[in-house]
Amino acid sequence: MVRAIADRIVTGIARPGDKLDEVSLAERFEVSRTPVREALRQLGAMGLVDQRPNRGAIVTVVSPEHLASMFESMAELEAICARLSAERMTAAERRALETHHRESARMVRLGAQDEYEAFNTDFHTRLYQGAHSPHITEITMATRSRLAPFRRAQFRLPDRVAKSWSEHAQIVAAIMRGDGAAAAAAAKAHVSIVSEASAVFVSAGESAAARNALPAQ
Amino acid sequence: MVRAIADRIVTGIARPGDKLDEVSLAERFEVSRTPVREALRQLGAMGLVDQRPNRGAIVTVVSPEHLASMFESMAELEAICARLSAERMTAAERRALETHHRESARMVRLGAQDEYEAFNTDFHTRLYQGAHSPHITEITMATRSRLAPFRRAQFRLPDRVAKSWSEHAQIVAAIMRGDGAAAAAAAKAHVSIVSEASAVFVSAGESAAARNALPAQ
DNA sequence: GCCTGTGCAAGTGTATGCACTTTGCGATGA
DNA sequence: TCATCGCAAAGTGCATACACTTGCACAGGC
Repeated sequence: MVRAIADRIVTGIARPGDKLDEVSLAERFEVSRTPVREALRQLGAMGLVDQRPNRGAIVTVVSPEHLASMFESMAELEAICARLSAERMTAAERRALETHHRESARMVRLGAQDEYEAFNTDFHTRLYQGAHSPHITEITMATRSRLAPFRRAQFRLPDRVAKSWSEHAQIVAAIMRGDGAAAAAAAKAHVSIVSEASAVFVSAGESAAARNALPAQ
Repeated sequence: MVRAIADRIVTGIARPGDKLDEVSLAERFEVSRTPVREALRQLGAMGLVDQRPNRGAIVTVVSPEHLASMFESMAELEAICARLSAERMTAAERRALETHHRESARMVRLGAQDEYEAFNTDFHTRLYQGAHSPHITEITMATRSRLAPFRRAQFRLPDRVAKSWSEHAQIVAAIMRGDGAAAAAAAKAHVSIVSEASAVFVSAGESAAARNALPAQ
């Protein structure tokens, strides 16, 4: 239930600013309002939706400043994960990371954006888990979820896939030689670039939200 | 409602492992089960309580490994906040931080643990907000909340208050001269010490939880 | 013509009832 | 004596009903 609504937000079906009507959602998922309400409360605690007392919930609309702050957090968190991964990953994890990264090169050559996106998500998840610190993994993945709606279109930018892959390569290289500082720097730079690539689409997303605010929907 | 239950957890009235019975809580706060359920869902999303399907909620009982991970995250997050504070705090914020820190010296001389604890919380909050990055502030404060139950008794250790103050002094000094790296290092060391100071009480807390598991409560 | 007050509608907040899952205890069998 | 099955009680999951808040529209007065 939570997953279902969260997916609609994270995948962009429900856009920032959209009203999340309890009865509509209840009808759509063919349950009563109660589970919907509880799901919305959870999503509210996660920060994905914004609850206004007696006025319902909307998909969290973040200001450009807050979005920048989330990307900044993401860069810092990824840097920590990369550093800890370089220091703590087991030999098996390092091998798996490198193999996985090599395999994704095929996606780059083919220009397969969607497939590469899945590889990309998996790559970063390995980084988070390689830190061997459950709570850091947790807050990093939570932040990623909140950023997901704003990051989707980044691979549409020309050459973004190829550049992303080469940035990954730097991170992998640093981890393989156990250089935590280099891994952290590479990861931070990587996310910062994603931030800039995504910022291009923010204004587009905002005007869409503005459209939704019009009477005609 | 959420605040009320969270307070019982954060202040240690409800201890890790305690069952959070919906009907009991509903009677205690003189409301029906529905708002209690929703509050528990939110607390579950925050990580303060652990929800088991069809088996109710308990105050999250963290393994020593997970606790260590949370303290580690805290150290990293505080380091980030300290670094950003050193780089970004306004002149007014710096002045206020220094003044506040000086005033707390009185608490140290008097050995007033409880008052110092309030000052301490305020001090760290200033650090988080000085980073001028709403999301970093948010996740840092969330992590602090989750650690609160395990950190309460740290100031009972001999000289901990005085040492804490001098550690704060180092952080303040680094921030005043805009030295981000030094501020980060000092903050990280400070939290690491808190981690060790608190670890002493973890076993005590665990045996208390074990007692609660006994039929006699 | 504009502003203000009242009424209505939409939708949230809470209470309560019922069904279902789980767990503990007891009984029966090997 | 121990294990397994069954039953009962406790408690959660969901549905529904009702009260209350809020926003908007329309009408009346200034």
